[in-house]
Amino acid sequence: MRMESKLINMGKQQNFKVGELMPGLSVDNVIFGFHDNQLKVLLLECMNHRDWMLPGGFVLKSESTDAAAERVLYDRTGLNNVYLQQFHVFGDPSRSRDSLMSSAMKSMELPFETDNWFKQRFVTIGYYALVEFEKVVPVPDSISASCAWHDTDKLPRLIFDHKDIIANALTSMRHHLNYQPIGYNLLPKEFTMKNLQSIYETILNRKLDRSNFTRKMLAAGILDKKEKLFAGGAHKAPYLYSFKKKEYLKVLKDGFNNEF
Amino acid sequence: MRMESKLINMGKQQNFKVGELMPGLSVDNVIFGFHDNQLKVLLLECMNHRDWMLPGGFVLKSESTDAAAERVLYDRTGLNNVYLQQFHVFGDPSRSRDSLMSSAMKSMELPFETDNWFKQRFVTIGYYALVEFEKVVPVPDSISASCAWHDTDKLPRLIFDHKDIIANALTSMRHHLNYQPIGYNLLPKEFTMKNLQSIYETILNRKLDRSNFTRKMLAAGILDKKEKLFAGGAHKAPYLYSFKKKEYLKVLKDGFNNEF
DNA sequence: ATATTATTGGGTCATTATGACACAATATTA
DNA sequence: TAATATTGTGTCATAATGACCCAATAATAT
Repeated sequence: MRMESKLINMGKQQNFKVGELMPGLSVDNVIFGFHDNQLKVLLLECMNHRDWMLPGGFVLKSESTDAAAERVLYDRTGLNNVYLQQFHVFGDPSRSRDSLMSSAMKSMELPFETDNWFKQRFVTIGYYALVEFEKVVPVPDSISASCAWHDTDKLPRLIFDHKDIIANALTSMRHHLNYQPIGYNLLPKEFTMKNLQSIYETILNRKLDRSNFTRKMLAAGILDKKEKLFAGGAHKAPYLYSFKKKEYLKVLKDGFNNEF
Repeated sequence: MRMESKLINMGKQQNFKVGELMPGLSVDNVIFGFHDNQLKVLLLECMNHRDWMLPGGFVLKSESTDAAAERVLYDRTGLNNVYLQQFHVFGDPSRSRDSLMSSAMKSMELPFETDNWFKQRFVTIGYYALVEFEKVVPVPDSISASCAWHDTDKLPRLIFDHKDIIANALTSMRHHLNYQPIGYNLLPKEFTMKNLQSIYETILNRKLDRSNFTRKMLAAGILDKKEKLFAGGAHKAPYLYSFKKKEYLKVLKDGFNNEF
């Protein structure tokens, strides 16, 4: 069988001939969602039911790397048109060194015939996505046991350098916070100020003063205060807010906290 | 001749067998220097003496992408251990679409036998480097007519999407300014406050108030004021400054203008 | 020799932003 | 009905910022 016509089984929508793929190049998505005032990341469970991995895939010779990341995102979440941002390339050959590789292959319990393809050295492009938690229906691929959300601060054991990739995604988001607002892509239409503050606190990894946070967010002029209050929670009912899309996009473009 | 043993002639230190390279993956360096209070970028002149291109190269199967970028930088500048930062992946297949590709091939006047290698679709990783202008001895590679500095605001015609790559590098630097100081890697040991301000103005693309800029830089506590004055210029002689390395690195690590 | 001129070092000052609190209002639970 | 946690809003001292101003100075022009 010629190498180029060999099939790589990567799930329902992902049976590719090797000849159609960019060799040694992959994308890995760090998909963030927000639930219970906690930042979550979507992971795939390996067939050994112990290790987990990031949703990833290969780049078709005919598609852009962005499109490859969008395809992977769609296959795992059913979502299209979400915030998806390339953040770092992981290009160290040691990331797929033999020891890691064979243990990862074991975790994944991949069929023998995919060996040669998977065992090559991969450079992977990290993307992070911000999605609305409620809208996601997690779908495992054919080499995974399950697909589920995990708290970013209570991650399970991960294959390869996927733990580093997630940490790097968080750092990149932290930097992006310096010049753009966030939340539009993570929160439902209506949300409380506490919801928004929790996102910032998770990404910045520190507590913020509630009063000062509210003042600053309102000063940015991107929030619409609803008269409807959030019912059901314990204690005083907070206001609900929504983003003013036009103003949000303007601030995204012109910068949030531009200094100097 | 087997494909894997074919030689790609890319300059004195760059004769690689195709089989030793990551297929379809390259690095391109945007090398910034500072001279005459202007930000400059190092470019290679194509053999047609009209188009220019970024110094770039291929990634060896055995080396990290970072190492590939360092190798390219060393070959063109003779410099090692400089600030080199990956900033974006350019992964759209249309960037190497036929029309662009063949015109670029013409510009470069590449020998026929390299066609098949060069004509494949490339994903390129953009790196930007900050180097000390005076220390650089620009060295063209074997497929270039010359290697020279150009003002970032007066760029010549460039092949492929290299103009976009430079613009993107500047934007990325602008964002990095938000959380780290700059200048240590661009300026000689001793420099004037005006030198430093010019760098910031170029990267931020706007004028800054001289007095306020001085106040802010001094407040950061990373500058050492020399008693020696800069002689030779017209008008009043300014003080010379140098960076306090330890403090500079601390600010680089902890953040310059961290907000919230 | 002296005036001119561009540039530099060092300020002022009003305004805004920030960080650290305070306190009353309120919705659930005890 | 009281206790409690949470929220909306306000205060206030301090820090940072933006927009100026002015005297000192070194080369150049006269």
